[in-house]
Amino acid sequence: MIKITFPDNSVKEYKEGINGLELAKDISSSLANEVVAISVNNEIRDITRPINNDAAIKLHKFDDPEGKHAFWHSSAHLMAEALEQIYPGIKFGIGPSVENGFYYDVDPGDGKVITEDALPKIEKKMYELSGQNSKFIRKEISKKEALDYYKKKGDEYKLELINELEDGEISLYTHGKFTDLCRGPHLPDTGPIKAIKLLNIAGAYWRGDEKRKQLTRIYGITFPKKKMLDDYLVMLEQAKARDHRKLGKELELFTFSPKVGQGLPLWLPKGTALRETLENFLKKVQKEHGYLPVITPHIAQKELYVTSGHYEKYGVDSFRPISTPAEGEEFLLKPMNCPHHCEIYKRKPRSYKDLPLRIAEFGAVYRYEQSGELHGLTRVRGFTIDDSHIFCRPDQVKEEFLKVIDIILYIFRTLNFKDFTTQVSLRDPNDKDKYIGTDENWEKAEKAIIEATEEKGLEKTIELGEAAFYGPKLDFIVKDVIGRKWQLGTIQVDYNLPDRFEMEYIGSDDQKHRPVMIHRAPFGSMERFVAVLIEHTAGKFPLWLAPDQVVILPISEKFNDYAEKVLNFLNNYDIRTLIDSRNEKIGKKIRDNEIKKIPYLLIVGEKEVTNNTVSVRKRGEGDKGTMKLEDFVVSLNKELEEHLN
RNA sequence: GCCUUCUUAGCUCAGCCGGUCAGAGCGGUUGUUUCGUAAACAACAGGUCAGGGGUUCAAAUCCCCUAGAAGGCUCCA
Repeated sequence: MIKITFPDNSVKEYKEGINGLELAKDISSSLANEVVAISVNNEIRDITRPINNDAAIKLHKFDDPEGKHAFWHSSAHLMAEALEQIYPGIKFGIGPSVENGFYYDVDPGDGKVITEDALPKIEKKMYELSGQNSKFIRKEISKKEALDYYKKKGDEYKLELINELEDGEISLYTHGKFTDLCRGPHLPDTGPIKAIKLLNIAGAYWRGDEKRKQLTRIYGITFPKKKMLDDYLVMLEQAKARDHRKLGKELELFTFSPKVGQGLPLWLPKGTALRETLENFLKKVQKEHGYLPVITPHIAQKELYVTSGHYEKYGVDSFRPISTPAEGEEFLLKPMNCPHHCEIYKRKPRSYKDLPLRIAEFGAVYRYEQSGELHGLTRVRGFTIDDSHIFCRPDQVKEEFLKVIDIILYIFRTLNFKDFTTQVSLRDPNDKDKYIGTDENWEKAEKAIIEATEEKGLEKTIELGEAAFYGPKLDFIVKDVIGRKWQLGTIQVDYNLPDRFEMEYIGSDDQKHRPVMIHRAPFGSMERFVAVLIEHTAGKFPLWLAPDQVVILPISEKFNDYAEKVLNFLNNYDIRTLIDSRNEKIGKKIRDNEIKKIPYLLIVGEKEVTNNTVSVRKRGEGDKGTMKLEDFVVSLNKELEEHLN
């Protein structure tokens, strides 16, 4: 007999060799129907694998991440089986489960391609095969056996994978006619895979290396119930409706023109209004925190970036230099603002009493991003960083860092951004050549960041190798509607540029010292932030940000004069207001302006003219009744002030 | 940059296998209507079917190139 410990710490004795499925049956038959995987002493396994020793276990259903992993991983094998039947001789790379479903990287063979048209056929085959309820059978084999198997099959990808594995930890899983190198775990059989959707097909480099062969990656998702798939697909549709690229066009916020160039956004009047409101908000916050605004040009001598190290490290990712006609001097479109700001620091000797010096600029920068990487406003070639550089004494680093965290958290709170994660990006200790600066400086900077985040109690992940080339950073990261992660706010500690620019200050000891720089951008870039804000709000911007805050709707053209009066009144209070004076019925005007997501609609007709009132309609809430114009302004102003709490 | 797909009127899209296929709705303009909380009615205007080249008696439709877009991969200051 062995002792099994359950998650609630209860212990029960079972016969040696019992498996997860039998344990589930012992608890309830409904659980047995739903259980898909088991953790045995924190190792996730097949529910059909016997347990031979005392163990702590946890049963997983489709609802939890481990269950989904087993379910989708099994689905990847099912897809592979279907592919092998449709495309004999196809070779397989890796086929893992991912956050939403699974994929398999395959090589259909020379000259053969799998296109999107094939997906329904593969899907159909998968349904057919899942219906056969083929059992997943695990077999542990030696490395030699594994190599022999795949040599015979002629799959060089699997051979490469096996060569990196240790003998004794290799297992194969077979179901139906398909066998795959796999650690598991898997479902007992393919039966539970009831709803299948292959989502898209894309190229993916083998092992993520762009120098190696590009395989075909097929993404799919499966569920135990048809209803769950339907719900998921509906959710995907709804997500698409908040896509900032779609809303940006519909709400006339921004556009792109092939004639201007890829990744170079054109801000339309309404988008500009939104962006300027955000900029003014941050300017006010920064003023309160002792930042000094500066303005610097869009280009600089190439030499400046050689000094800063940008050119050496990232010259290939920049636009090529532009040169003067007569002298042939080379200038670079600025990829970052920091070198300019360093020169501002250096224009005169600084005293320790002058520090910290915080200079800020909404600085436009230009970077040559690969064409395939451009994405709406979130990844562009020309954008504006809400940049600032804080020059401080080493003893001030932590305090300044903490103050910046406070600003970012204040901004996120004000804009109702709750769903973000933070990431501490450190240097990859095994690839130091990627970075500039001394080990000592890096260690100091990394220590300062980690301490600051701990002091603020930020939940964080630590990523090695993600640091900027000049220093480690703390990033605030959000996801867009299609699940892509974007870095918004960022704070970076930098001991290196001060060295490169030979910056100094005179300390209280009358000696020269080197300042430390903190780079920071709460929004990250105006473009990306606005994109995320559009998706976050689905275009229903809070009143203070809405490009058009109020639209007046006269019942008929007879009341246009009164509407004009109301407009002038609201304009006196700096409320962004328009009149919809089209010759349309009131229902039509309401509909059109609701679609434009205008926060407040004011309906004016006979009654309102007589009583000097407006009939108020709030976005998404409908008719709020009639009120005096003055009272409406008071309530608007109250709402406008509330965002700053 | 790489793989796959896509590009038809300002917007959203129809147009199967090459032969009245240049269409619809919204939007726009004009006219009628002057209207009470999510779509009044009518007429009209708008496209070299992304651009270029080719195949063919005939190309929006097939092929090639270029540009742009989408989903991935790689990259990311």
